[in-house]
Amino acid sequence: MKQQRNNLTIKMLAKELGLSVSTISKAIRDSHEISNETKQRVNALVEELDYVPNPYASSLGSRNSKTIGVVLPEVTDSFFAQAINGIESVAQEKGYHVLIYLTHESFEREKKILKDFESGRVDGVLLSISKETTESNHIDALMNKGIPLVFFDRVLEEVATTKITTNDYDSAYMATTHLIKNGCKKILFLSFSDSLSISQKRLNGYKKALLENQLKFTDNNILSFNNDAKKDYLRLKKKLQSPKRPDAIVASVEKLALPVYQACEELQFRIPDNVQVISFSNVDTAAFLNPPLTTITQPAFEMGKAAAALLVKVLGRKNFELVNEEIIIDATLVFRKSTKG
Amino acid sequence: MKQQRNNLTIKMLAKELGLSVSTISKAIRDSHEISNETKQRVNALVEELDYVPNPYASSLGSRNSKTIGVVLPEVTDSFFAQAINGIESVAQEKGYHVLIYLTHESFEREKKILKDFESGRVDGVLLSISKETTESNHIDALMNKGIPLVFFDRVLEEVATTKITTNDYDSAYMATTHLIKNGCKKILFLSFSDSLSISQKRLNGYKKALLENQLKFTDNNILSFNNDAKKDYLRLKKKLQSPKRPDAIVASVEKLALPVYQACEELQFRIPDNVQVISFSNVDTAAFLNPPLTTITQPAFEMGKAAAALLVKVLGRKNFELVNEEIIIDATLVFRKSTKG
DNA sequence: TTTATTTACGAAACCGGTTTCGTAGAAAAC
DNA sequence: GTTTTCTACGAAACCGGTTTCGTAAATAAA
Repeated sequence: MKQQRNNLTIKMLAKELGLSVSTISKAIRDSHEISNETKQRVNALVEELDYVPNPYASSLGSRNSKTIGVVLPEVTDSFFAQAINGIESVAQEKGYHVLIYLTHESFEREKKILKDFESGRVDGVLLSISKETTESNHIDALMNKGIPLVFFDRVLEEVATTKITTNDYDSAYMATTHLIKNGCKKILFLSFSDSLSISQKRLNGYKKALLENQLKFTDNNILSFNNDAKKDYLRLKKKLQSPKRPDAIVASVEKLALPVYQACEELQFRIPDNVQVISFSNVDTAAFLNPPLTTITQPAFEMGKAAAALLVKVLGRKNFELVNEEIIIDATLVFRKSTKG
Repeated sequence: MKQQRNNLTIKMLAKELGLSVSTISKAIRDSHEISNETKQRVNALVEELDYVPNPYASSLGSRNSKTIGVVLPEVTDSFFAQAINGIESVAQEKGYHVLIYLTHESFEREKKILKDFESGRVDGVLLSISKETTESNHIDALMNKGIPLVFFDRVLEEVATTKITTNDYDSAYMATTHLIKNGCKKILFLSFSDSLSISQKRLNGYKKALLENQLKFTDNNILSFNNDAKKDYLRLKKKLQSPKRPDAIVASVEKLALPVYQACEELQFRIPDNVQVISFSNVDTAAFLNPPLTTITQPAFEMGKAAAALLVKVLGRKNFELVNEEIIIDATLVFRKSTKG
């Protein structure tokens, strides 16, 4: 049953109806050059024979694939999962197909994937860069081939294209301010990357809040989860046990909240009494954690949707260029029991 | 910069090297008909000119696309997200591309997607059916076109192909037995589908445990989350308030655990004192919920990986058929504080 | 030495559509 | 009534590879 040839082709339809191949092709795509009568005849046969055009032949001839490539660091993260959901919703609606690629935070993989895209496999791409990514040659090369690319969430600012982001700076600022108002003076910032703009912005928002409140910022205020997860965890634990231990923690990304809860449990620390905790997070269990986690929740679905909608729009128009701008969709700060107040 | 033509083609490489198009094509694919010397010359030029073959031309000519289609109900579910991860890991390793489609539990969408696959867009497919799916014509039609398909998790038993599943029956049985041993006598089963085999198996495992312990099963023991989420939630709440309210709950799918926690919170019920709770779930926050949730955790990554590996293997061999069998990878029962004992 | 293989490559058909261009006949404009 | 413009369609080139098949030269077998 495998490797069946003789699939129905446009040629066979043509013979069947006594029309030419080009007429069938145009009729199927509802070209204005074809009379309604003929279109109906063609469609009737298509329906009857259950004909599905070969997408690769179409793509080859028309030089577009109705496919978008989605490149992201990982998928087991609520933010990205929800973003995919948003992307898929517009893809499905607009008749696009979505190819998914995971970089697992590897710059090399990201390069390979984008390199492959230069082949014309996708009409456009949606990218959230890996945390190792600091330069844009691979992206520029792709865009120079005429393939539109829009960033979402994790962007590279120097690339001249549209970027869909959240108000990272402001939301981190607000979150930190909230902690300070709650009386916190030694707030630890958990970073997951030193280079990612998203990370820097969140850090800067955090710093601004400190500054505005006469709290000083030193290297001691920041803990980077860059390397081995276990080692990072131990460093966190040590930090929590040190004399100058923090009275609050801002986790700059979803996956850093869990180690905090874990460490507090092991150390018998109570949240929020001993440490208040706030995290960027899209997990839907946040409200039922022990204690419920105060989160900065990004509009993941909307961001994915916006990015995809924009890309599809560009792909639709003939000469519609992606402007170099940042579209910011605000995150929501949800106060729960892991912080006081 | 858009719509650039004049991409590097194999023809140009041929001219450059004074070789024929077919020689280049073969050299690139490392054909045995080409001498090492020539291969090196070709590869050198490919490298130098940064040539990437057009995948659609290749697919058209070779009738295979190195692409697998992954069809699943949703992505914002830890199980599916992890499964994608597993799938992607083998795809990346074996040089396959993965097209993702979400059915959102709609049979119609599932049919449309599989119908599209009949075009030859994908070499093979990985499917986890929607909860509305009860018949297999669309799947049979696809497989009759010679496109291999393997199920994972949510399968349709009557389709003769390989199915990767977990030990749904046994794990539900064990979980329920655990509750009974803890003294529970009125255990409520939260179902999310009446038709899905996965759901039925879990239900049957649950029933078996009841039977073995002289507990009777009536319609009252089961609550279906089939319709409107809010209405279902209210029914759950009502159930918890009724005179014969349950002393334990088995949630047959990840997303049903949250409503339970929510309801208990609103009703001021304490878990596990008033109700013990156990749920099929892959969420990584389970250990930090309030209280920590006892889970039946499926090997999602491994299942995705196994399904993809099998599919890719079939696609590699010339005449390797998918046998009609069920490959079961056991779930893990993780006891936490939401159940006693 | 002659014949049979093997090796390495090219020509051309092919994959299944799309696109360009040409044109007969009908309709519209002059 | 003649010229111009549409309308509706077909022929053929094309998209960029792959595959089949044929063959000259090199090598092995007889």
